[in-house]
Amino acid sequence: MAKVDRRIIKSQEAIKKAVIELMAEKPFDDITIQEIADRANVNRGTIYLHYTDKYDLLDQLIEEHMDNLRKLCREASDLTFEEGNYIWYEYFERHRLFFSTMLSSKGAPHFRNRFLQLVIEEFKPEVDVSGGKNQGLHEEVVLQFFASAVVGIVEWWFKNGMPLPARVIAEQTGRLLDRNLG
Amino acid sequence: MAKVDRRIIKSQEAIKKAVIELMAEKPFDDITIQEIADRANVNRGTIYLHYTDKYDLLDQLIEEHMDNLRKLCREASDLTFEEGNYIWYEYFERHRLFFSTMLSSKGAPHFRNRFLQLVIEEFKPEVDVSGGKNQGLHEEVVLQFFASAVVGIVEWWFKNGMPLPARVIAEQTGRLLDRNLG
DNA sequence: ATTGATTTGTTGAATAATCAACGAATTCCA
DNA sequence: TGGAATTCGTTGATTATTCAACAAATCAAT
Repeated sequence: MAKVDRRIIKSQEAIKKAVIELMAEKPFDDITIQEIADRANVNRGTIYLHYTDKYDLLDQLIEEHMDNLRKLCREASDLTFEEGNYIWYEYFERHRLFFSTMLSSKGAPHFRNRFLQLVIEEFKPEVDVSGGKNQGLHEEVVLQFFASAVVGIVEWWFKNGMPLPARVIAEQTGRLLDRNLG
Repeated sequence: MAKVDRRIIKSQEAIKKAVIELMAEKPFDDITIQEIADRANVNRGTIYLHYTDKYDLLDQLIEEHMDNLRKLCREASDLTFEEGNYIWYEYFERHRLFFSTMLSSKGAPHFRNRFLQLVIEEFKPEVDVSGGKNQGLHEEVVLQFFASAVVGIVEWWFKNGMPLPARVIAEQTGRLLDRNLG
């Protein structure tokens, strides 16, 4: 892809960082564009050069993380669930402020659904109901079942202040998934 | 003073932060402009828009801190040495990376002298050899004596990892100065 | 409901930063 | 010492950001 001007990267990074920080402090609807601009140390107009409004900003922020998680899946497609899980959890840890904010009670309500949808998509190629231990089950049931489980664990992990190391949580959910889908 | 464009502030702040960080890692002479630009996340050319070379950058950085310390003195001109000292030490603490780097053995060799000169200037209005306990002493002797003492304490404080809280060190040097110059 | 204050989204002109490229100076090291 | 590689300092063209100002929309409180 064409190299992006350094100023664009810097502005967008600052704006995204600002909105995440602010969402950790107050409900999204209470945040003004001016506040985001102040926190990001950019002119208010600059935000409109990149996003149509704050909802677009949040959407793009979410989609970017979904994209990154998807890419990690692609790179880890030949790993076990346990190993692949660990790569995801490393990513979660690196962006803990984003994910814990998004999954917190006052976070972005639709984020959880968007996240669930992604997990379902990524699990789909791994699920086989034509044979093996899941023979005879509806694919959608299996997908919804285990994707919900994974999202629920991530939610629990963040809401409880990440009580287990990424390594451990990845290993345990990995074992559960390998046992059921592997 | 006229309001400065936000882009200028941001670039200069990033560049100054970068050079301080790098000076904490390696000798000043080993630092290249490209390294500073990379660390500051600005184009190399941007540095030349603000500084003629890295020595000019270092000079401006030093002079800015000297200016700030001078301003703090003006604002605290009616305080005791002890109170005024505390204000300086708060400033030192806030910019600990700069001062500890500058005063470290491999720091900027001329910074110590520049700093000493500032302290002498700021002490000059406080010294009275026409009467009181310092009657008969040469003004320059008194100035050099106590300014050196103050600089020496600051140097000691940083080289030993700031072993005392700012409040304490300010109180103790304040008592010593009040006793001799007050 | 009406007013007053704040926030929004947009505009155009001015300015700063970026980028790629250059020759010159400096450093490296064989 | 010679030659290669790096760094320097500058250039001109392009692009992004800033700034001040604006009307419209939204909000808050009476």
